[in-house]
Amino acid sequence: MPLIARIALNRPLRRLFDYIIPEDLELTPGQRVRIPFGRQQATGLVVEVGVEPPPGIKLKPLSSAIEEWPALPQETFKLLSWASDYYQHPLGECLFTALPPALRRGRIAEEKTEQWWHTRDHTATLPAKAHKQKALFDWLRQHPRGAPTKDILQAGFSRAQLNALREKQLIEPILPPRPNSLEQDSELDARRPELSAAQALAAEELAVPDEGFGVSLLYGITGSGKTEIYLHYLKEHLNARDQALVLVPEINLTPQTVARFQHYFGSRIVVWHSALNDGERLTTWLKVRNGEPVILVGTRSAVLLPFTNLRTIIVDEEHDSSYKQGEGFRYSGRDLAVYRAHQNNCPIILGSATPSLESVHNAEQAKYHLVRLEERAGNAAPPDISLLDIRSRPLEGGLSRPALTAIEQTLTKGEQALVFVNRRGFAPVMMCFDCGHMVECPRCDTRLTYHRRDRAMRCHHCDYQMAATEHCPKCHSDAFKPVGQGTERTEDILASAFPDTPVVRVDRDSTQRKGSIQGILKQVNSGKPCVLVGTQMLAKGHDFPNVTLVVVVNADGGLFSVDFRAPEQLIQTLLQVSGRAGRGTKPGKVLVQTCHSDHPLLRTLCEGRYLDIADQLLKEREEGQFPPFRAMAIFRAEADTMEKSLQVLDTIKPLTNAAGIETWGPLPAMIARRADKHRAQLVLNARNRKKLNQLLTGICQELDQRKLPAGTKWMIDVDPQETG
DNA sequence: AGCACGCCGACT
DNA sequence: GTCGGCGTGCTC
Repeated sequence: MPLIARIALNRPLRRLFDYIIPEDLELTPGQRVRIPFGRQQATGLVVEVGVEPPPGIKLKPLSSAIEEWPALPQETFKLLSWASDYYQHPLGECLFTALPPALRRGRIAEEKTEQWWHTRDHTATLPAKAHKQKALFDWLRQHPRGAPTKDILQAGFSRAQLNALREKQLIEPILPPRPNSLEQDSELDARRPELSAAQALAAEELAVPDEGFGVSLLYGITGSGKTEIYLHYLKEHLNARDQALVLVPEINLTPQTVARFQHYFGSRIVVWHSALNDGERLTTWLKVRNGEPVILVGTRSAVLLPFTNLRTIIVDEEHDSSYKQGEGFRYSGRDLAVYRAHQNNCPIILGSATPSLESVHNAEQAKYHLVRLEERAGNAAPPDISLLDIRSRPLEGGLSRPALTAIEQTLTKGEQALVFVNRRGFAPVMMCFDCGHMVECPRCDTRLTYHRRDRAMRCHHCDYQMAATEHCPKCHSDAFKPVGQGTERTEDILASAFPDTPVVRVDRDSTQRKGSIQGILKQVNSGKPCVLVGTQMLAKGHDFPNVTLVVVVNADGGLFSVDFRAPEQLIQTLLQVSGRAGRGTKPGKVLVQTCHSDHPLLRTLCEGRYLDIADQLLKEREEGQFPPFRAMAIFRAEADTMEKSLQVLDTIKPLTNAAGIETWGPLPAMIARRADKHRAQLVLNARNRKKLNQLLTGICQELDQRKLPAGTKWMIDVDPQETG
């Protein structure tokens, strides 16, 4: 009786495939194998060994094991299996997201070792006319441990010179020196961040590795110095052999952040983010898989890396919505991090100045240990926030007279101002004042944003763009004008209002060029008076010591949204952007322009502390029966017509009929058509998470068996971030 | 997801 | 008369 292996493939299939294991092979779960699949060869991952063969199917033997060891170690494998069930995403696709692209495609898990070179004969002399070769030879002589090709080329030498010296046997290729990871660098070891009394007190309260699993919610107001605490914590509690994971939002993973970690931990720091190429991904993945004692600083997907000796996890800005993947395998990096800490019986720190309501709730339920740090580092005072009612006030580029005056006063004092506009481009819409026509995207239910700099009108929801026109495309009137505020327009107004002061715009458009943000930060950090104009990008994590004024152009966007998370997100953004003011020795002031200065949410923003606001919002969530008091999942459908999308969800709806589960919809999505797909959704709201999960599993099974109309697609989003 | 099989329009 | 469009069905 041959042994059978159950194999997962990197395909959107909610099923596994069984294969006969050749006699001389021994397999364990998590191992990569090569299998015949249909009439192609595929890469698979072993899920189970020794299963009952399914009746009535002729099994094929699998071709080979790619490695003898499991690419996914047990713990990572279990994490992903759990996530596959929790998020209702096909196991194969979940497992494969934890492999670097090279290994997904079935390549051998070998690192291409770098070629190093060193001199053979130190005393050799070269012909006098071979200047360049002599220079390289001398250069290499100064590197007694040798140097990699990459560095040699970077130093300005050529491959030809390298080859010439090799021909003459003056230099030779060597293996790269093995980094001794346990090597103690006493200088590094002596570097410890200095903590203020308040920081030290907070640090003392954090759960430590010896106590096993424990979640600490580090509530540290903006500018309180949470990063110092992380660094201090790792210094104190991480042993030389341990691995640690530090999750950060993509936008916070700047060279400065990394340099800060490297200052204290040197080469133990490795990074993981979307800009890595396949080679870098493989190298880092292998380091982690080999159990090297790395401290990995990375974005969302870093939580899926194959750590074998993970002893500490930190999630910075844990409230950040970018921790939730918005498509495909829709996992939450933060939530998986908590699961992983539990699995590893190790501590996890969730840090934020504006923790998510979920985490605040967990702290109130005593599931998390709340650690407060309500004092800014240094002598900085918390910013003073006030509302500026702009009803019936004339605006210039969205800015009211008092706001402009405040900016002017700030600049005169030799300080910097930051203006927050939540939209890039010049204006969110172009409108004809004769016929009322507004330019829409032909593929989406959205308006085109006017980008004056590029003389273009663009859709921010698909890749559509067209040349900007001077006349209305419909009636050819020249009363065709931009309406509303974007960063470009505010930048222009500020530039003409303050002609002697640099105005710097920071948004996705102005920072596209690699490294351009570094230049901007350099200018700001010079401390000279300037005005920063920008989107969300400016709100996150930056430290601008000389910014003393923050102006929020319009806070009203999130006040009346249908999304139940909108109030939470509005408060978080406003507090985060406010936190950029007054981080140095001078106090900061925040002006929030609004047409609803009597709105209770905005009032509490000025008076209350975040935790009080969070409590208030949690009460509203409880009354409205929303998460975290309920478990939520959304079925999303898309098709070439809205009818089909709704029809798909209509067939699903009866299946959701169960005790303790409420269903809303199906309804068209907030942006009903996006890139020519018509989208609809069906919201499930459950008292009991486990019951919801079981119900979803059943529905998926049922749907896999049914034939759905052509051109339709459905998907599940568990713990959705966007309910629009 | 791939990839093949399968029935209807514009070409050597 | 063929090449090829993408509709639907299967992969242990």
